[in-house]
Amino acid sequence: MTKRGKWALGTGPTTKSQEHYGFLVSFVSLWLRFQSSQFPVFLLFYCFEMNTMSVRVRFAPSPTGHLHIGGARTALFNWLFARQSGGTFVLRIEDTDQQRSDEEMVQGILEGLTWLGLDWDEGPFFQSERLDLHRAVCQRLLETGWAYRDFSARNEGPDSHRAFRDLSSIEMEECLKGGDPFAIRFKVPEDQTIQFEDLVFGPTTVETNNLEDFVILRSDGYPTYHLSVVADDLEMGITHVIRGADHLSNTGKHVLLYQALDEVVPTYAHLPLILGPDKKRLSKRHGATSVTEYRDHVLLSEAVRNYIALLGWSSGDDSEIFSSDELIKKFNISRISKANAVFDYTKLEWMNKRYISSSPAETLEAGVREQLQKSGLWRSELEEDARPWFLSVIDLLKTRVQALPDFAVYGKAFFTDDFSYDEAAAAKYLKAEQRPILTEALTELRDRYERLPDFTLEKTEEVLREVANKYELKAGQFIGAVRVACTGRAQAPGIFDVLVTLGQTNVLARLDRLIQYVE
RNA sequence: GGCCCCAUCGUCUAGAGGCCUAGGACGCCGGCCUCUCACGCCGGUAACACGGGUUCGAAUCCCGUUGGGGCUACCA
Repeated sequence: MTKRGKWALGTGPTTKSQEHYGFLVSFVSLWLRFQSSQFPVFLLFYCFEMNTMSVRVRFAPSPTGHLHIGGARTALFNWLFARQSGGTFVLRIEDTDQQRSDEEMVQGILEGLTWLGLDWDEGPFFQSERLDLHRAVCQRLLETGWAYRDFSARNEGPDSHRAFRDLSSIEMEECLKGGDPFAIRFKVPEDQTIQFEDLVFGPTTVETNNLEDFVILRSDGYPTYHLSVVADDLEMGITHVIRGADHLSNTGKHVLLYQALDEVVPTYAHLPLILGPDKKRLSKRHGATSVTEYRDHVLLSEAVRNYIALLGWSSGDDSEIFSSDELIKKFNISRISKANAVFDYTKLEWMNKRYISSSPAETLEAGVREQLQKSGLWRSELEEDARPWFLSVIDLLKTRVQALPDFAVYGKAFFTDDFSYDEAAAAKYLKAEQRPILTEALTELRDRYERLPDFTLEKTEEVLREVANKYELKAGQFIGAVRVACTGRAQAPGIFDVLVTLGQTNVLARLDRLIQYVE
């Protein structure tokens, strides 16, 4: 039994068996705790409430594409809801569309979720392995008269199935003998108003007259989404269905199915859709939108998770940066927006940058290593003897880096001597008319640095400023030249940090190299 | 086409009839800090889609228009 249960949370019904079992367990455990002394009566109600609430949610992606931002957000919200209520998060792969499903995609989805830190408690279950259940549910519907066989060919016109809606059993037998393939349709009742409460969109009604008799089992024997989703959610005891708002219009059908099966309808919460900058539904043509891409390229999973949490949800107190635990604490379905949200990569980048600059070097280490390996800059000693040094370099670079690959670009000179001088930087700090005096100054600096017994922040700065003064060079200008010598670039961390981090020997060598270059 | 949903700065959003001269964040622009670049800090830019009601009073409630989105598949 979970201890995180939140009795105040909600309104969702559960199946009767769960309710009673859970109630019993926590009642008994509390009873033992209090040793039957004075068992407070209100706790009895507490137990009952708590278990009525035993939340079970699921994320049910179809493996017809990568885990994209929208799916990830849906998964996140489900996960958050489960974690904060001490409920269960189930993962179910909806792969009943044989043609469009792909095993590689399944792997991608699993990896994406794992990367984001969204661990599931049960599953992954595959819908394709649950066909017996779906067919059994369909059979129940057929037997109770809620469904019928449609023998019409697909191309016979939009209403051809209606001819089979009220076939007598004798007529039906005839058709069956004919051996024609048939689909099974749900018999939508006429003139009814379906009602359900959506945690985001509020009370919702659907007129059955606006609904077709939808197919629940295709002629190839495979269930459609409507059937399988209801059958599975039912069988898995799902209490809260949290999914994209693209399903809102179809929810009437699902409610109808639950009612026809004489089962309790779960609580729904439909999430506003995530759109591209053109306000169209987010898709591949909007660029990088797959979670795997983010992982492989550049972004920190914490940043991605934090950013997508803000798509359609806000804390209400102006805060935007949350750790995983804070999110779990603060997340609240009632604060989910109804309006669709445009995905803004710029803000994601900002958040990523923020996360990078505020993460401890140890957290960044693996990602940076990967980037260095990609760029051929990795040396194994960086995870052995030189590891403390490696971490200090990360700390130096992390506030000025936009994304992970930048460590290998801005930071190149920390990991190899083989770098060239940036043209613009050279043009700015190694002007031709200054070169003679620069050569002298650099040479003196080099010699004095060589004689420095302790190569520290303070000493290197003191010496550099003295030399700059002596040759009547502006400190900034001189520093610029030294920076080019040491990093090849005009932008780098503070020069004395760079010097000390590089170490005396390296600095001397690099000064020599520049002196030769300007001569 | 039919049905449904949504509508606050360019973007994400706060706002549940007077607290709104509409708040925060990203972006953008300026400034400070400073050896560069970042970080940080300070300041600025910019919105209640439109039109009618209801009300003493509306971003908030109602209606219409417009715009956007979704569904309408033997896709999910």
